Amino acid sequence: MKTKEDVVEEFRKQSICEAAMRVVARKGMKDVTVQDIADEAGVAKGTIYIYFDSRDEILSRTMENATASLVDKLGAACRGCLGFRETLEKRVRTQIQHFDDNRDFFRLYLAMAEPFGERRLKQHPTYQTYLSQLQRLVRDAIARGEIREANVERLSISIASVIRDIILHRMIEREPPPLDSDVEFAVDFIMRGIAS
Amino acid sequence: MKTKEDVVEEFRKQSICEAAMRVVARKGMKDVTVQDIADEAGVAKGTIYIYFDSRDEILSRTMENATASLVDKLGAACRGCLGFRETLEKRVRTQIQHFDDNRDFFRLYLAMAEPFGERRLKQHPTYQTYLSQLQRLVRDAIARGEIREANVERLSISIASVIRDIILHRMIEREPPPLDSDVEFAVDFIMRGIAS
Amino acid sequence: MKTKEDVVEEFRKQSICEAAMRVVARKGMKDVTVQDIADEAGVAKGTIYIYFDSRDEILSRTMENATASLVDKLGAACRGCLGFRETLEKRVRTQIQHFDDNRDFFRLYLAMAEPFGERRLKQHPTYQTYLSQLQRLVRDAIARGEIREANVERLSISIASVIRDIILHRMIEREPPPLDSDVEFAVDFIMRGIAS
Amino acid sequence: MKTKEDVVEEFRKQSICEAAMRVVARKGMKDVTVQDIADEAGVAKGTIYIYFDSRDEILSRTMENATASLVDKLGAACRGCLGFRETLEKRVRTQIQHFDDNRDFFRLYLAMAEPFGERRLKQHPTYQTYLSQLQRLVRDAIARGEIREANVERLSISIASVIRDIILHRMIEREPPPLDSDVEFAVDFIMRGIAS
DNA sequence: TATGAATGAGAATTCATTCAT
DNA sequence: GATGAATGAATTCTCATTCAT
Repeated sequence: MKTKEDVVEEFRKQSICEAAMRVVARKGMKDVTVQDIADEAGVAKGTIYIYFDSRDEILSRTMENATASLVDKLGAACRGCLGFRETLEKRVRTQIQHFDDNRDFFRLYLAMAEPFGERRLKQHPTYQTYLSQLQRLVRDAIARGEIREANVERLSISIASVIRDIILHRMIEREPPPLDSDVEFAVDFIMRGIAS
Repeated sequence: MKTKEDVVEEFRKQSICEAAMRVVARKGMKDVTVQDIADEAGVAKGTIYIYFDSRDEILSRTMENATASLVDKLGAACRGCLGFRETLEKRVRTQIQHFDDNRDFFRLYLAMAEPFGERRLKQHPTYQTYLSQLQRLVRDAIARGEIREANVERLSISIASVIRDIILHRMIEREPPPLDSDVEFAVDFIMRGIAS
Repeated sequence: MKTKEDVVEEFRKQSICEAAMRVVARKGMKDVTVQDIADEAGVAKGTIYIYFDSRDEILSRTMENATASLVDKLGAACRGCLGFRETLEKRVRTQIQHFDDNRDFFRLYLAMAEPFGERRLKQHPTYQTYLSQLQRLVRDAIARGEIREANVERLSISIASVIRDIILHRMIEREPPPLDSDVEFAVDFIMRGIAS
Repeated sequence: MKTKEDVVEEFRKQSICEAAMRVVARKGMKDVTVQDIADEAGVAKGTIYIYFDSRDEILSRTMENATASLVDKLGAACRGCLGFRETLEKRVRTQIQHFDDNRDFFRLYLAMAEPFGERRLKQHPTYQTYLSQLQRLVRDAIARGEIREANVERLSISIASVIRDIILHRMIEREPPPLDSDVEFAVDFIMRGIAS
């Protein structure tokens, strides 16, 4: 059972992670100092070390929190969707929207993706959760005959990569195309490929 | 005309970049120090600064060299290819092979992609070259009716992202599938999407 | 109102400046490293940077402190003096005494004077204060007819230079003449020149 | 007897010193690198070390040359002067003129004057020569009754300091007063002091 | 002799982490 | 628990000096 102390501790950790996210978004992961995070969180630097063992642990935990929230949102969004295409469209839209709304987090998300960094997204537990979710959808869709038979992992990776890079380019573009347009493009690309 | 000095200088720069690549591969871009590079290259730290103005310039130049060599290889590989599909297949195969052979470079390639890092692949001149090459192919293929009409940039981004992430996963996997299998998968995914 | 923190901070800065002064006295301004100052102050190098932004700021601040204290002392010494000659004598005596007592500071004072160095005494705010003080005295004395009419700035410069160089030679001499003797000489030289 | 080699060596040293003077004038003494001097002299860095043992030796030798030339000029200028006042005026004029014409050298001269630097003007042989010259003049003038009895060294120091600081201020001023005006001021100050 | 590439000790500065209050 | 001053290892970059050619 959770004691009051546990709750307080959890709350503190959460605050610090939220602060970390805002700072990472502003300065990029490698330029964030522990002092930056402490300032943003409104606590002393020493306090940080009561709740986390190291700078790395803060960032890692921050990622987890952030990704988990996206994963939840995606799960919720697709409850009630019928076919794979509908589900996919919902997910793509939700994910693009999420990042359009949280550019901060996207910088973190990408920083995480630094694939051979100490903390690699690809091997990061919450990225795994994201990928598992997708793999389950793919597997089911194959079973239902909506998707052709192929390596489930490769399919999921590919789907994820297309969505991610389209979002990335939206971020870079000064005036990205309307949401609908990119959602449609992504779903089309994923479903039908490029062949005419 | 190149004097002997120019040749020597070029050779030195090349050696240092090669050393840099190996070290980046080992430690990740952000953790590489100038001393690491010097040690790997077997020269003194000061020597590095004879040939490069700053740590950043070394890394930047290293990227350029590495990417340029891949772009050349891809260009050469597709000379004589007839349709888009054949070209794509050739490119995918060449690219996967290249990274299977140069795991070091792949880490660098990915480090470059750190999208909001100081040196962003997306904005890096040689990445642009890579993308332009792809865009030209796509545009021509659309003109020939081999690819359906769609935003050329989005198409290219998506194609590139699929290839990249498949390679990335090959790198992570202890025993990646045979080359042919991934080439076939990628080409299929890109051409036909996932629909059955 | 000053909080306790402000007081502590001020005290630390003062300690570091005092350490800096001793080290400059020993090694000369250009050869002083931040490490030297830290060692002399008995703190870690990093600590220095809590209180000062850069090596230059330490040295600059050290100068200011030191010169300001001399300027104050000179101002105080001459309160109540009647004619210019009396004032001059008081100032010369006070200044020579001050440097006889603070040989450390004299080296700093001279290092400051390095005229084309990054921090030039001639342009340094506290040197300007010193010179202004002198100029005011000269101007008043001219108005009272105690000093002949002449360019006030040139007069002040010349007076200052004579005092300074006599002190400088006292510093170099193993056994300088008694204080009174040099005071008398300087005042005489300034008032009557060398003519018989 | 001087062999041809000696002459060549002397010539090389001279060239390097002249280059050094120009560079010191431009960048200030502490910012001059051996490479700067080599570039200015049009020789390789290594060549410098054939003729000088260290950076310090170059600078020291440069000072000596430069000061010696001033001392010679002053000696020559006063040949044939009759009284002390005439001699003094000639010297002051010559010295101001010399520095007006050689601002480069003045920066060097001042850099030398850094009194407790490794190479102190005050103890530097050629500065001693300059001072001795002045002391001889003063002593003779006292003997002839043109100057009042006083410590010869102190008198010389004071005279030198006044001349030096007036020149220094000319250097700093954007539009210094006409030569004659400063010559007259300096001679008057030295001869009669400031009293009315 | 002349060269200039190579060296490496050392400089200023930053920042994760510790610990006395 | 909370604080933030203190620490010092680590980093980038400079430059006097050496030495093989």
